[in-house]
Amino acid sequence: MSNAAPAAAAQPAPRDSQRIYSIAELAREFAITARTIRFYEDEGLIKPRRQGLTRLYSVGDRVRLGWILRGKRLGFSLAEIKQLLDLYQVDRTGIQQMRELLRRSRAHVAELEKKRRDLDAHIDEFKLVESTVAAELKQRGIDPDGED
Amino acid sequence: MSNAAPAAAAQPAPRDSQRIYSIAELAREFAITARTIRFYEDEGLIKPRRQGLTRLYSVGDRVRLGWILRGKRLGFSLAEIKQLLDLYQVDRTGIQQMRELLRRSRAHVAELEKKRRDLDAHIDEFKLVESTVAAELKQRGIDPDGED
DNA sequence: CTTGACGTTTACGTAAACGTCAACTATGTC
DNA sequence: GACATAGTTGACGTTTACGTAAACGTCAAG
Repeated sequence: MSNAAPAAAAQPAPRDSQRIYSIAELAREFAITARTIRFYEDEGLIKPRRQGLTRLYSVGDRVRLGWILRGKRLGFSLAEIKQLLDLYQVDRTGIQQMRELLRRSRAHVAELEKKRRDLDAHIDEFKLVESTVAAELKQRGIDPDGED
Repeated sequence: MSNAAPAAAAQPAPRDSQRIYSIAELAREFAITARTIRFYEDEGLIKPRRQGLTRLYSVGDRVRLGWILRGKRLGFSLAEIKQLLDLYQVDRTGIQQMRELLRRSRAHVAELEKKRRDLDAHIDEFKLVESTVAAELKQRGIDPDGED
């Protein structure tokens, strides 16, 4: 690792909000492939600027991508994630639109909180396994973390 | 439904732990199709008893199925769920086995807790949207939950 | 000026998780 | 005995979320 800091690491953050990312940069950062990012674009999840054909990603695009991936980790489909992203961009001037936004947001929070109950139950179960096994090992006078 | 209670329903829950479920019963209860349940069996996730060809599900099978579906809701693949289920059934007599179980269990809990942080962040964001929109509507003197 | 790294589009391939028949069996009912 | 009901096993179809390969453009370095 005796690398003379390459372009990415050389960046001492001049004006961070103006930064532009290449597709490869984002791919590396988020540990996904460029293909994946292009696919998300095909599906209408991100719309980077273009310089000719080349895609240029803004800080906002980067945040958006992170948001998408987090959604994925939580088990949402790309279609669902798209809907959620669209929620943010919906017209917030009209009263009906705002009420609708509020409704959907509440519904989504309810769904998420159900998911959290599932998750907590899951965690509790495995913690129980953990402590049970650890206790059993200790009772036998064995170091649970022994390397042997 | 004027059926003279068939075998299954004929048991008014004498000893609940002895109950047996048909595939259609479980499908209805969990709002999935029988095909899905059979598919899980093909994948080695459940192994119901058989009476001839017909599958008979025990209470344990039912619990197991619920566990599988919860895993799915949390975004795990069937392959991952299978591994987790196998964790429970692993031989817990050997010391190495117990240490391994402990390791895996801890790793999984760590993963789950990361997921929980993702989830909490997600929830917070949407709650923020919620309160922002609700406040905005109130400021305009509009009932956020108006039916109009 | 060739090489290499990076970018692009187009298009077909694939794994996961089922859905959807078709064709058959078993069992009880009219 | 005909029929309805519930189960079974293939086997092929479908959707999602990308992978992979072909074929090409662009630019800086050697």
